[in-house]
Amino acid sequence: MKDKTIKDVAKKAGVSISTVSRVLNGYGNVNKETNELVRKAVEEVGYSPNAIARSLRSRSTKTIGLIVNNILNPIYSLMAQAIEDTAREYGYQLLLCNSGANSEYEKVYLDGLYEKKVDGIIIAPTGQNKEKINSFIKSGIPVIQVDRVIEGLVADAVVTNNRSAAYEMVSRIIENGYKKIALIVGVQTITTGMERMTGYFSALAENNINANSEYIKVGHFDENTGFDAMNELLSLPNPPEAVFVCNNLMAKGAMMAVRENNISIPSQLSFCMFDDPDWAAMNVPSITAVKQPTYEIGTKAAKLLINRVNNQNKEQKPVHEVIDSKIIIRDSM
Amino acid sequence: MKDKTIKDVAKKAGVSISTVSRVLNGYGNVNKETNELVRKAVEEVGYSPNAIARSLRSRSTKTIGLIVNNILNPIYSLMAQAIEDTAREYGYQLLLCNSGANSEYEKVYLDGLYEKKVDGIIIAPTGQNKEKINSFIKSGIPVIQVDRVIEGLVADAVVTNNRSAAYEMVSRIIENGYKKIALIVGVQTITTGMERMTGYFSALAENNINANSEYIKVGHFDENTGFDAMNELLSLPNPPEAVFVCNNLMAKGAMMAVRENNISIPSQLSFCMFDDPDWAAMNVPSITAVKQPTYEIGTKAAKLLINRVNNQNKEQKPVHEVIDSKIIIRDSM
DNA sequence: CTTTTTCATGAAAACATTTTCACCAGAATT
DNA sequence: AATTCTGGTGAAAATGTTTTCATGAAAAAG
Repeated sequence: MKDKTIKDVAKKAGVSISTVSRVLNGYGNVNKETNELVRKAVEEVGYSPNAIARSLRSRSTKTIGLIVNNILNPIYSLMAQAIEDTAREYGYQLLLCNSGANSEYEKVYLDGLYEKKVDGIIIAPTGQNKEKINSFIKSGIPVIQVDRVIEGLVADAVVTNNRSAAYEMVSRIIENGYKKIALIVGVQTITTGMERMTGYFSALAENNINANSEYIKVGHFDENTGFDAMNELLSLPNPPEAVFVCNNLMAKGAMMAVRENNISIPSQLSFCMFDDPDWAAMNVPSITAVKQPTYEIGTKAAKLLINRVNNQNKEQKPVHEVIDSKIIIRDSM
Repeated sequence: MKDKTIKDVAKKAGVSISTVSRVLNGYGNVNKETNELVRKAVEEVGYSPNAIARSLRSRSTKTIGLIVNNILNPIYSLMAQAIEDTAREYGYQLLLCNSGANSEYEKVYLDGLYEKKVDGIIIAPTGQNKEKINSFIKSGIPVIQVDRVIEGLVADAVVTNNRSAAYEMVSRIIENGYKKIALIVGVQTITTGMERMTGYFSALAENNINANSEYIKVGHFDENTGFDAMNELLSLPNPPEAVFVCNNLMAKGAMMAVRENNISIPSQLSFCMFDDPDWAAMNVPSITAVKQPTYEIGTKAAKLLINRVNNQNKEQKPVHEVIDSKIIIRDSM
């Protein structure tokens, strides 16, 4: 069952392989009748091109690598869908990598993608491998960072307005009359964690509210952190009246803790969150949330990448695109 | 910035490229000192192998294709994660394709994967491309079907016990004293839809309950169908007392409809579902659900595939693995 | 009528590997 | 002492394309 090659087609059509290649790629000049002949031969012989061979010679794989933390996080699965949709539109395929926010895995994946000669990479970077990523870019493989921005990484970025969205959200909480506002947020080494926290502080400062360090919980952007942090907050002698949880995984854990403590929302605690997963709208009460333009971020990132791939405009300075989140007011505030 | 090749390494080490290749692949016999020399040269020259060239010659890409309906459906994202995890473990990478349950897209993806010379394919098949898939298998590309089984597709399969799980679930509903039990289910052309419905009927029959065709809603496995179906059920002159919704997307839509109609669960309506997404446990009341062993299905499928790839045991008849779902009793029943 | 373009094609190089084959030296076996 | 084997190596073939270069014929331009 050996695959038919361009050679078999050439023999069948009685022409050279160069001519077949020309027909297949719409290259150069080729006689109308010869064209017909070749196309018929392709059909008869049941030819399917070998993308590997093509890639080797043409130095283009029509493949892009995507490295995300966790495909289970709806933020990333939606982003993956967006990227896949646009990739397909432009004839690219997607190599999916789940780094688990682990920089060692990330490194392995990066090397793998490099060896596979992907045309470009979209990554939610951990920040630990920036020299490697920079060297990729220098060597001609464009890279787009999504979700967050790493200092010193000379790659395009597509992110949301973390700081101002958080600022806006916390301002709304304050408008509603709350002063004792807690924050549950992720690591401060990545921009999402840092900027969302900065937004929180700005809003407090703007309204002359002193930040209470007991109300600020910093950990990982995951369910456990959210659960533990909320439990700690609720067991404070002077617990907060409102809480802003800075991503959907943390919020899920936090909500569990709220439930276990039989705290009623919003009467006993006002609850807001970053991200807008399915359950936020379905929860009783429905939860006020900062909805990221995740699909748009993915689309934008993919288009940016493909542009870089095609134009080889390596000279151009990296651009940082910011797409605004939207605050969805619901019943939890 | 041209990539370094095996040739550069050979020159640096003062040996032939065959020797370098041997060292890199742990092939054949090579002198201890030469080995050292080559390794040092690899390091010094900053060599990174070109997987494309390697694949062309060795006829193995260490890549597997995954075609799912919708990466947003937590069933598929979890499965993707499982597959990716095991793939990585065995040194394979994952080419992700979102068919959108559209057989035309599926076809395009299949052709794409074939051209890219993936070592194998895992697919939640639409059923419209079975000749093509069969021809892949015949030509030596192993294929594993997940989630569902297509009649006449000679590929291994990994699925859950749809029929008996549904049977069990509906039996429980009946045990709780309900007789007027509705079913919201997807298309009957794929096994998930068919088997879950069959389970429902068996349970009714077993308990001498006549099936009421008004209570049976068949549509697509999506949110809209769930929403519409539930609205129709609730507006019946003689509405059901219980409903079994056959996947998570439909259930989400159905739950929306329940909410809009101000129906109280479980006092006015007993609500059970297939699949166990985040929101099922968080819902108030929490929802009784059939939890599929999704991660295990993915792992199993990946291992099965990799086995096929390595052993080239094309002779072996396809196996159908069934992994049992678990019913999680919660408050909605 | 010559010279230059343009069209149409084929031969062969190039892409970066793996793998087969051949070779030789030295060790082991007869 | 002749032979077989074995460890170590390099040359070259092979993988299936794209692309460059060369060539000849026909058409256009002078």
